[in-house]
Amino acid sequence: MPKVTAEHRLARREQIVQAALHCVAENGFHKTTMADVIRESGLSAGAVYGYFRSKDEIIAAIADQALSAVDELFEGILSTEDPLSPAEAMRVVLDHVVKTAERSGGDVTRVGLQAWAESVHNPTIAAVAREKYTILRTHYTAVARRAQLDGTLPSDVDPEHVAQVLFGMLPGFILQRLLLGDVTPESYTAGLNALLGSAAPRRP
Amino acid sequence: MPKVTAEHRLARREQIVQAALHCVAENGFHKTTMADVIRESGLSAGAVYGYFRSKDEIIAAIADQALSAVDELFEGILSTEDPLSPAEAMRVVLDHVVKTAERSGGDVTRVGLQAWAESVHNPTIAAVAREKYTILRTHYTAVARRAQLDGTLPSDVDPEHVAQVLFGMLPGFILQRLLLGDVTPESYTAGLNALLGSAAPRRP
Amino acid sequence: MPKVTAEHRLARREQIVQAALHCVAENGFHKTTMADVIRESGLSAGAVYGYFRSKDEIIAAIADQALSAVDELFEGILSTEDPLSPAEAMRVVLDHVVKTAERSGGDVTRVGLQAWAESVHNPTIAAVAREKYTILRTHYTAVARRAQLDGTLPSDVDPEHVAQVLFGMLPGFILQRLLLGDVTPESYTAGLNALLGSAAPRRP
Amino acid sequence: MPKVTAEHRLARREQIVQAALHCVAENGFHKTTMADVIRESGLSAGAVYGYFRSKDEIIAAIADQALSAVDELFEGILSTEDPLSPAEAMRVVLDHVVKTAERSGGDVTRVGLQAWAESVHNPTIAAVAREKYTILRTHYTAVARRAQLDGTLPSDVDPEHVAQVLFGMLPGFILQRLLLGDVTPESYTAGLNALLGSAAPRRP
DNA sequence: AATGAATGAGACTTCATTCAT
DNA sequence: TATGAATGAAGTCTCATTCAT
Repeated sequence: MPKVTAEHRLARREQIVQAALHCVAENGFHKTTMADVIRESGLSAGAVYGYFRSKDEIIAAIADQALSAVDELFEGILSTEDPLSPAEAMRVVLDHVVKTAERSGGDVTRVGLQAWAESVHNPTIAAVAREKYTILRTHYTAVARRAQLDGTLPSDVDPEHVAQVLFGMLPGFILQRLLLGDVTPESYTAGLNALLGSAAPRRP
Repeated sequence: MPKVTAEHRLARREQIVQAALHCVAENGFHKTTMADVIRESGLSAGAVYGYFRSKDEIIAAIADQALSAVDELFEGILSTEDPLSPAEAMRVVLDHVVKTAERSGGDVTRVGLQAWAESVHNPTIAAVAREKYTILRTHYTAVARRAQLDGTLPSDVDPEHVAQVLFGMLPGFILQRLLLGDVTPESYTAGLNALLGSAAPRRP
Repeated sequence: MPKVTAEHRLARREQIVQAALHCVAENGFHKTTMADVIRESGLSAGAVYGYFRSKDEIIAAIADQALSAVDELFEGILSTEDPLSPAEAMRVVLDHVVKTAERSGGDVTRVGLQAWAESVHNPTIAAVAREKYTILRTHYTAVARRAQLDGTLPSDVDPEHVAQVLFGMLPGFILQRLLLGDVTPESYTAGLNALLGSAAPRRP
Repeated sequence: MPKVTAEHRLARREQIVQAALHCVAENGFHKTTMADVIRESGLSAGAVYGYFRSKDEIIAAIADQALSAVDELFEGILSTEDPLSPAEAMRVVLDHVVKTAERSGGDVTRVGLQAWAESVHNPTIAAVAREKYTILRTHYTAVARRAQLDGTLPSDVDPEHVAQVLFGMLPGFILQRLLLGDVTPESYTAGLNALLGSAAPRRP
């Protein structure tokens, strides 16, 4: 019975998180009421509170999920033998972002956006965001380091700074996609490639 | 009392907007109560509602202000004779962002972040955001076009796509600054310059 | 100056009462705000409060006016040499009610209706209503007495009781006119006449 | 818990309506606050709003109840074999009105009076009032028709017009009872009988 | 464990009235 | 006297959370 119960508990939690994710993607953290989540999850109020102590705990759970969504991918990318160039990495990530966003059950990038806003005054979410994004940016640092080894990136620059810029392109992509709706992985990669190839020839 | 009133009304509205901005920068749109804004503004409830019809109207006003903050600058930049390069534009803008953010009375970038999140489910703010950011991005399109004329950017790329990427670096900067706190205009510009100078020599 | 001022004061009070009457006929006592009255009167808040101490005082003034509207007429009717029969009195009064109600500036019967409702829990208006309606009903007592002298009404009945019924037809007429809109002085008088002529011949 | 719930819900609604009726009979619709109803009902704010969506909905419910109070009776009267004469009908109805008004829990005639006033500017209540009073007046039309068949009422008169007058006596009775306090079913019936028997013998 | 009715603090907003100019 | 901006008490309603069944 313990194992069944443990699985059961996880399944229920997941059910609630999915319901909440759906609601929050639609209406944000604050316009989403517990009544919404309860209705959407198909459970009762008491049941939901049996799995999460509070609304904040549910919010933290979905924020975690939304903020982790991109990171999963990098485990795969980095584990490949062939190191990716900045442009390749960007392309792969953006494709993944779009694919993930379009999954049924609610656009996680919308939820991520809520999490960014929330992290400004919610220490719990801020901590999660810092943790996830530090890890994520570290992947870009690795990308930068490899490019320096390749010689495609000057070696006298701090790879952390390059990572800041590369990682920093993601929020811009996500925001423009949600707000203006006219960016695509293709358009963005094209723009990036133009910039990467924009400089005068490297000094020998 | 006509003359007094016109100025007075504007001053009062500004007073309320400043109070609200301060509160929202601190606590976000939803944790900011009208009671907070009323207290912070030093006015009475009735007075505040004499200038704004609802909390939503106040939120729209500060969202507008926060979303416009960067754009003001560009009027100045673009009016100069000397067109700026992408890197120069980025440097100037980031300096401005930081300076604006550090102004007393509340970090507008925090408010901007709230506005991004809100625009997902608030049509009024979404409209403002779209308007402001379309204009802002257009400035970057101009920067890209000039770089193409200079020959520092390939001429066979859509300058809109370049603008997507350049403009798209701002949210990333703002988000990292608020969340991780370790990006500066210097570090970001260094990373960007490294990327700009990273490609193989242009094909002749 | 005193006389001019006195006239002026009265004119202003009348201006305010008319404005209030108009608003109340439209929206009732409670949905009518002082702001409505102030706007409709064309005066300023301060000015209005210079002529009436409170909203209740204005309400009392228009209630008085509305409750007196029918009574004015009776002075005329009763002062005639020729006493009216119940049916004649009813016809004259109903015509007057309709004519008064249709005067521009707000249907006084609507205001009267508000006054009835208000008098249930507003002692001031209750007192006014009692006073006005006692006088009004007394006129019907006179009508009944004359009919008894005529022999058109049994002499062994208390004329007060007849007056209750005759006077009591007015609220019913007013209410049906406002609510159902299908009663007219003609239809009502026809129905009344049928009832008056309905009985078997008087026992000798 | 289905069965319990269905009954329970109705009982709770009734509990709230009774509380509201009591308050409104005392203070009218507008001086009655939700806090009053909540206190009087013995429930919490949330509970009350679980059964009614708004104060207006509660008002509509008690207006409905008050406006229906007289009508219930007629079902009984009309279903009797023996058709009632106008005078008999009036006597029965007035007795019922007084008995209903004196029931503990708030005088419904006071609430009816509020409903009349409210219907002038509240379409929902106006619709209910029109519906209920149209039905109620139709009963009087039936009374008039029977009297015409009896020969106690001229057959050349529109029974609708007679119904207008007969039905129209009720508001007058109710209003005088509340306002002046000196009418009784006895006095009113006496006055009515005097009028009914007042005419000269019918022309042959 | 599950249910969902009940709780009640607190949010937003209105509006009669005042008072400095 | 006149103005109308300002006041702030009070009203309606929501919603995260609990607990008897």
